Amino acid sequence: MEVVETKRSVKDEKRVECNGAEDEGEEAGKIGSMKPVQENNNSKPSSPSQRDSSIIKQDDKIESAKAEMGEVREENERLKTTLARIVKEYQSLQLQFYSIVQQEQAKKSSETTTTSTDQEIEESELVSLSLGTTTSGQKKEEKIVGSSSKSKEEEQLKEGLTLGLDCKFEASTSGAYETPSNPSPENSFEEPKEEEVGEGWPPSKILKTLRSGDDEVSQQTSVKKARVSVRARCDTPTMNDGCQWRKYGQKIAKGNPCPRAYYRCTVAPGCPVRKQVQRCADDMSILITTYEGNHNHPLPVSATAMASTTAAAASMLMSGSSTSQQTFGGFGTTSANLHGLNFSISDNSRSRQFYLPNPSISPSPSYPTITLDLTSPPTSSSQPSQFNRFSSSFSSAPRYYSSTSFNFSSSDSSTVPTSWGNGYLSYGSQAYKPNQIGPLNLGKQSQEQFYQSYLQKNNPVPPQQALTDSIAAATKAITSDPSFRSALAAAITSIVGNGGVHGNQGGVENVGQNLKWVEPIQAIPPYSSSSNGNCAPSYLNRSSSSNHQQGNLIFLSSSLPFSSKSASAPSSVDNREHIN
DNA sequence: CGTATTTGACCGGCGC
DNA sequence: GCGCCGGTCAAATACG
Repeated sequence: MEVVETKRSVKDEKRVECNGAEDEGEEAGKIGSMKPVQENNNSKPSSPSQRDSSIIKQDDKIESAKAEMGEVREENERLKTTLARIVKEYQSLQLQFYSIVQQEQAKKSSETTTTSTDQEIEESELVSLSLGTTTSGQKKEEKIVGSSSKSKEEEQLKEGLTLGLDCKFEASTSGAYETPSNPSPENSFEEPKEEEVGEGWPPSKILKTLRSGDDEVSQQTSVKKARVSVRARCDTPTMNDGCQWRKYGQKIAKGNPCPRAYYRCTVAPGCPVRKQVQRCADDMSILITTYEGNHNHPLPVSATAMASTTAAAASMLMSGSSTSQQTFGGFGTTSANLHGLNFSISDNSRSRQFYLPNPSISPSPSYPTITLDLTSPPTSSSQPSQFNRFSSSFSSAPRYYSSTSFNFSSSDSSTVPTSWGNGYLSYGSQAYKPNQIGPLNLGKQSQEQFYQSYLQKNNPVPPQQALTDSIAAATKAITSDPSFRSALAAAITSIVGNGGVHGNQGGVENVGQNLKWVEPIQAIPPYSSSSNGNCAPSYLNRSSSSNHQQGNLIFLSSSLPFSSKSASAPSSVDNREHIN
């Protein structure tokens, strides 16, 4: 019943979009409608009496279409240019980061009494530690060196290097979902955070629990799994995120007339991942999907994007909130705008206060939660094309729920959207929040070696303030972390697709379907969601391969054969054939 | 008949 | 201690 309504509404929206509505996200419709125009022009015979007028009209249409295409191309070129600039900035910042890290490391090695073994471990984990990541297999080792890490943290604190450098995230949270070494799914997600809290910057709630100064036991009991809440406009009962879910419960939450559905991942028998799906009470078109846990199994390609995004967001959450504790006096909140994808990180004790407009979906206060707002800003753009919408979503001020959002830089949070949005990733800008991205890093040894060797040759950059470190850390994370790339790609793609979500359901699907990814195609069979009437944000299906893609953001510059056709519930994954 | 969904019961955490 | 509430379980039901 709901599905039927949903489909109808989708079609209605799509029809409106294709008719040239000014809403964002109609680019797909426009582009999709361009071809027919041209084709019609070529093949459609006209009666002699109407030929002239019709030809003129068609010429006009063609001209307008060409003009739009030109605009699109220009936009595309701009995107390319900006992307290139971003990459350059990444690299330069990476170098800075490694310079600083190396100096820090040298300082630590001279000041601490760690054993050579520990030093080796930390050396190998340097980047991971710095960026708040670690592999599951490394966690135990980190525990071993925990004492030294704490002492280092203290030093960093004194030095003001509050980077959340010791936040730890296992690789699986960054998209490497194969965690054979850690069969315990619960632990796979909880442990790193517990460690992180214990060794890193505890959230404010943890601080409360530390009254008597304490130990990891109390911390572990007080910290629960992070959650990632995804807000997206979706008329369907659930979002098709590529995973298989089985509904195991439904509740009417207080304060929201819409029932909250509980799903469990059924891709693997023991997968601990669960999600809650609930419609926003304020805006029924917004579907709030809250993910909890970490997949302990390989994910289908179609699911890696969302998983990576949520894992990245969770990583951001943990590092951001924890870092903020130290840096900004306990603001356990972080928000960032990833090109219009709003990341709102909330400390568990504050989550209800600012970032979730609907408290009924708000998770337990014990759960730190990050919200990925995939709903486009309501009045973000008046530009007609989806390309413009795409870019405008970068520059438009996103909707922030956090009024006291933590900002890693010295700038006020209010500046974040602008700085962050302008030119996509303004890493040099003060508003960049690298610490949120840092944890996404998986730590590529090869890259580390490269940078370390590079730094051995070039070590000119002195340690700077936390911001610099953070930027560098984030840069490293971004460039070295495939999952982040995937997540970023997913996020960006989501923006493209979100236009469709916002105003064009068919568009979102097709937008993503037609994006050409320059990444290897995984031979993972598609998973069809068990949920009916899934909203299928294309980015979820498209931004796959979190583990081994390089530069999959190339899609930005790829041809964008948006098509408004084929709106008939396309499979979320069967479009991988279009890749390349 | 097997699987997925529904839905009331149950449990634990939390606030009063 | 009690009640509220969120989350989960599991029997009943629906569906293919």
